[in-house]
Amino acid sequence: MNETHEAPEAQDTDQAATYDVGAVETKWQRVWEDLQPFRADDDSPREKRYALTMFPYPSGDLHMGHAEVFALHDVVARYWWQRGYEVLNPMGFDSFGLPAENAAIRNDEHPDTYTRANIAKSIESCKKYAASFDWSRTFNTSDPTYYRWTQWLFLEFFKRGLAYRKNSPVNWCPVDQTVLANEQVVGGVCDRCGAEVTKKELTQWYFKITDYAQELLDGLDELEKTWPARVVTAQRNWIGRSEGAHVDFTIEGRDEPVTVYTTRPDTLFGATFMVVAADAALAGDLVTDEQREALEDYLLEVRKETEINRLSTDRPKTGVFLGVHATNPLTGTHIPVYAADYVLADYGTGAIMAVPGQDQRDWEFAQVFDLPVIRTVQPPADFDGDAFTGDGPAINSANDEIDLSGMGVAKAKSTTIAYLERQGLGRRTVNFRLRDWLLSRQRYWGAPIPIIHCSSCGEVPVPEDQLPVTLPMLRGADLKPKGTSPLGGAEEWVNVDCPTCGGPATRDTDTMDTFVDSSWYMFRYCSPHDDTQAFDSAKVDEWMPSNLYVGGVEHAVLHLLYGRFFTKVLNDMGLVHFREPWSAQLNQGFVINQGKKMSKSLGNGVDLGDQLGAFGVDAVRLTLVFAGPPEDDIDWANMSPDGSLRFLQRAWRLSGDVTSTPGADVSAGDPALRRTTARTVHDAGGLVEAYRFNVMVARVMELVNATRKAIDSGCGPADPAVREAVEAVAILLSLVAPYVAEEMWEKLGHEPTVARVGWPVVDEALLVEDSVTAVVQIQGKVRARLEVSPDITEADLEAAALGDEAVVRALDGKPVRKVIVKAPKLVNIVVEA
RNA sequence: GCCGGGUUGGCGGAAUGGCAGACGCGAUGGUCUCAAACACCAUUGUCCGAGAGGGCGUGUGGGUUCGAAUCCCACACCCGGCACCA
Repeated sequence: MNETHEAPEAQDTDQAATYDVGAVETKWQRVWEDLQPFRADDDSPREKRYALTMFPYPSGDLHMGHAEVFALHDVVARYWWQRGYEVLNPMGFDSFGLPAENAAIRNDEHPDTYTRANIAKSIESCKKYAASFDWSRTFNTSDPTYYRWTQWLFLEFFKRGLAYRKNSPVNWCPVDQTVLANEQVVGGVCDRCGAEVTKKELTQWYFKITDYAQELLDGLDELEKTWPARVVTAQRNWIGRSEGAHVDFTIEGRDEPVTVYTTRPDTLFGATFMVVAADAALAGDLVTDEQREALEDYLLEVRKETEINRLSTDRPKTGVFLGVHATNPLTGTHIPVYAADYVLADYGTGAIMAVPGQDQRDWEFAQVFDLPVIRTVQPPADFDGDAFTGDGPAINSANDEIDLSGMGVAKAKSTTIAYLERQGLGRRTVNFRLRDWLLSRQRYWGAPIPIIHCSSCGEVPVPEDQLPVTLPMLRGADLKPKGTSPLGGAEEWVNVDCPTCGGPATRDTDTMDTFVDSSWYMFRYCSPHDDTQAFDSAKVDEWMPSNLYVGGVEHAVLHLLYGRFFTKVLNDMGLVHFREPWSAQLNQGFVINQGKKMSKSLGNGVDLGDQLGAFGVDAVRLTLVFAGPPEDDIDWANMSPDGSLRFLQRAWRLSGDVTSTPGADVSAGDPALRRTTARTVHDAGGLVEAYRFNVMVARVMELVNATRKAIDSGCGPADPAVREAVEAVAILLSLVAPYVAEEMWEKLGHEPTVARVGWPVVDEALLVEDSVTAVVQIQGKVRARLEVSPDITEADLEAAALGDEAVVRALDGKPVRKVIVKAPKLVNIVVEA
């Protein structure tokens, strides 16, 4: 039974014949290796398309998640090839990162050993999985030929003032022993290892992504049309634009005013105290000598709090009086200045005007410290809360020069800002939640930061002709995290001559966040082997922006924001000629099992290799594509890969039944089957373009069913319409199930590869039905169906409907009030109720 | 709290103003077989009915419309993002 492909005559009559999945996979993998059907040609005259999928971290072999994303992505890439585009569909590896480093410590080896082994395994699995990647363009970010250019880009950013060092409290992961970017702290814990993140004062490198905050936000308006809503929303929330004002407060005994940021300048009359972030330098500047000790005690308390506790909003308010007073610029009142941890040092100016009447947090603080509350917005009569944050008429808001009384919040805001600007006391301001991107990491397996620190010259860039700064050879225990970078231990590597003055100097010992590596990899694929530049701008112009980016939604505010930022900088540098790298995006869901995320601790993991062994590559791919809309999660427990395999066997069996010869004239073939084929091919294209792959598969299943019926009880296997239908099935299936499609194509008497034969040509005339079913409704309920000509007139259709026996019976003599006719599909008869 | 997405048979899902449940899974009955597997055929939202046929039905309640799963309003629940961000 398993050798059917070697005895075709025997099975042609056997309805239960099956093909040997394993043998077919081995056979075609070899053929494709020879043919290389998916090499992207830079010089092709065809229109170009760039299908990109997020490159994986090589943590081991491929798993179910990769299987899903590659299957979905491949439908589009293969579809584009069939439609005649030149398709760039590259794959590489994001190979710097912690797991390799941890494995190296465990196994007393170099991280590269682990990395290379996993990459080799993954490539082999991708090939078996029949993903249509162009392997001639592959690269790894941990290769010096790649990270040389990562370093070059860092230096370009540095030269433009977009990479800088500052001392600041940073997120510290006590387990991974490294700092983390804001984006990598989720709910107060490290998004990699789950440890509670603490704060640490360190001098670190940052990218000035905040310079691009407004543009990163504005760009989303256009991307919204082609990107998933959840990603656009997540980025908008993350950038967090707010509009308000800076207001200057004079401080007793100090020349410099303190500027606060507020979104509610209309409430300035109600500002009864001021709060400065306890950990901001400003707090230390303002505090009086009498209060200095109290502030320092308070700071110690604050630093003990974990990030998780600090984020909790129901925590009682704490703070300490700084011993100084500020002057409310509108009321002239002297208001006390406090330090508290509910004000953040790195948002706004690190200082706020507190308006307890209109802000719940300020209200709570005022209760604890017994501070006065002045309402400046009249709450509704039935209001029984604390602070009133809603809209309403201004009260208690007038002095000799300005009177807001009765104004709504919006009017009161603009009036106050105008006044402050006239008086030089403040100005309209836009503020962002987005912080600069902290890129230093105190770990080994990353791209070294190409800076040399010289006591007389400062931060000196490594000269371009000395790039790459390669990693010193460290292994095993040398890599153990000890709170400072392992690179610091390689003394010969660290100590160098200053490139500027020649004096003794040291290399920067931190490495870059691996998200730097992945922020520009999409450009590198356009000229992956160019050793003279990061990428060839002319080739990038040919291929980019990428037409589709498929990947996980977990990167909504990390990689996807960083990559957009890099593109904008590269555009400002004149290296690329667009400002968004990814025109369209598709996020696949997760593959889960029994309602839960797969995990080792739950023991509910599904091994991809086991599934491929049991059902074959095609059936697993088909199952993942057919499961539902691509962005939905797939619960593998609800799936039936054996059902998918049954369908593929059924489809394959058709190819053995066809008896007409290749190239037979189809024009005289069975018209009904020809119409079904034409309609299916026509609709399938639109469905793929709308990412509705599951429905596309359903339509192919219907075509297979119709063809089976035609062979067994219709026009018979010799009708050329049957050949036309089965050839269409093979081509459509080549997007999802490449092995069986190839096998069918061969059985139909053609040369490989079906993957590049082109989309089936549809005779437009066949898309016009010769009769349609018109539905007759009475009061919106279906009472009869009529077979009518598609070009029937409305009058004829109405007459036919009203004359129909079933309709007459259902009307039961009731008077007809109105008849709605939508020829040729529908008639709705409205009768007296 | 603010922002976004969702809720359709036993299950995954189709239908985006016009036949609710395409396609598939599962289930039940049958054909083939010594038997099973495979394959094939039939049935499969629910209620009433022998049947023909009919009633009800897309989270809940209202509305718009000749006609609503689809559009509008309110509510409930689920998922995701942001959150002591002033």
